[in-house]
Amino acid sequence: MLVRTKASPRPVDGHLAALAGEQIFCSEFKYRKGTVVFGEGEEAEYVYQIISGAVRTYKLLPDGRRQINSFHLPGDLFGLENGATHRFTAEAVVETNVRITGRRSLLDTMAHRELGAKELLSLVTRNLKHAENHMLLLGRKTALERVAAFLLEMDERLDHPDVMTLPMKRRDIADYLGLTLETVSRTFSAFRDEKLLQFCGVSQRQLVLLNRIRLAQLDT
Amino acid sequence: MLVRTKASPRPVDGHLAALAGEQIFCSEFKYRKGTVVFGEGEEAEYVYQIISGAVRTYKLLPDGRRQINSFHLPGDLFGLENGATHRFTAEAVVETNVRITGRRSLLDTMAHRELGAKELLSLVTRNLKHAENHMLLLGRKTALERVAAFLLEMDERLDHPDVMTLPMKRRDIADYLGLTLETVSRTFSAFRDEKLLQFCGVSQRQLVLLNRIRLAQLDT
DNA sequence: CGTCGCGTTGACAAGGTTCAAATTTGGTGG
DNA sequence: CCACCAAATTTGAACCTTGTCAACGCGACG
Repeated sequence: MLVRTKASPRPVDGHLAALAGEQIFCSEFKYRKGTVVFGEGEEAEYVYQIISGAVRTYKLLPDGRRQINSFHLPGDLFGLENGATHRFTAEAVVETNVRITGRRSLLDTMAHRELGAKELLSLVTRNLKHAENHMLLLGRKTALERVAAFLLEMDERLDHPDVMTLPMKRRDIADYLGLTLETVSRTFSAFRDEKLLQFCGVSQRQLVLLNRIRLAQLDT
Repeated sequence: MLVRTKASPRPVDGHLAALAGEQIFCSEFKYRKGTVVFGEGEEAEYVYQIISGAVRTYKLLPDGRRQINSFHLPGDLFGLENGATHRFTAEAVVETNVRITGRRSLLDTMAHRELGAKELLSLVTRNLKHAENHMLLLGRKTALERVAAFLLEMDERLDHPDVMTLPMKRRDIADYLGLTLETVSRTFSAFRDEKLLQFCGVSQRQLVLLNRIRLAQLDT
């Protein structure tokens, strides 16, 4: 499960520059829907924080199979690497605004502040925690459980909105959950038929969770 | 894919105490086969480095389904948490000797040395990298590809021995790869029939890789 | 010698994928 | 604003990989 980021009191959730005591230069940038922020293997020069929109980070197999590691929503940081290159690709799911700062300037600034080092570590650890939970999902959960978990994760990260607007399409969800888009669609339909959720408006990307408790039970 | 640790020149691979400049007190401890090093949810007081043996770290679902995040072999560090508690359970796969140091003493010492912070970060990042690769395996690879990847991972981490001795049983491998033990066993047999490997001695835990190249192709 | 843990193998079931087609949605240009 | 087309989503049916259940083999050990 991912950690909520909106309106969180923890320091690491704040403005990127705040991490290093407002000493870093941050520029802003806009990515159009579907464009690549950085590619796997590219040099890791910058660190990113999402202002608005959504980003998917993923790995590809040679034959095109794709595994999405995570979706990044407003407030989330991503792209920080320890080595020189990115280990995965990042793409904008929808039009996305990000704050950018040089990796070097961030790390250098960190090195002079004990507090910063701790926060930086906690940042990476958060990604690790998500990865561990996701391995459990991918390795051991059924399609039903995966989709229920996904809905609850998004619900939490979007702060339990009345109407949840998913930025990503079925294919993205499938590649995140280790399923096919057909299975995801069918499971959504099954949940709708069981009155666990309902679609809102004309788009299938807007939905209302009608029974979070039951969904949580389904997740196991 | 995990990073080899034996005889590596990188500073982070060395003795645990070296990380903080030999200033920490390290004690040693032995765990018998199958015993718990620490449990999920327990307070994270210590950091561990394996001297000999092997440790599995895993998460459980309420109904008993298990996902092994990783196997730790000699030289590997594990158990470092950012929060106060462990996010998973660690158990000795075989009789295992570990070096132990207090988490606090490690982190405190780190805080005074810029170098240490960087190495610590790289340590966590290494786990993250493994997790990312494992998500790709769990989410998108076939049973054949998973087992091939497992064999190659173990081969590399054990430094390409002529005869590979697996410390873990089939059930552990299955829970690591998101398969059942029967599927693992069948795939091993299939590889043996195709002369990609052969079993050694009476135990099925000792084997020889006969065609690493072909295995790498199977992994995709 | 019997039991127990571990591994292998077979037969069958099932969850999920694949392939195909229908339906809906969103964007674009007239 | 509406028509039209491409993309996204849903739905159906057949198929297949993997899981499930069960039997068996083998060595270790009391």
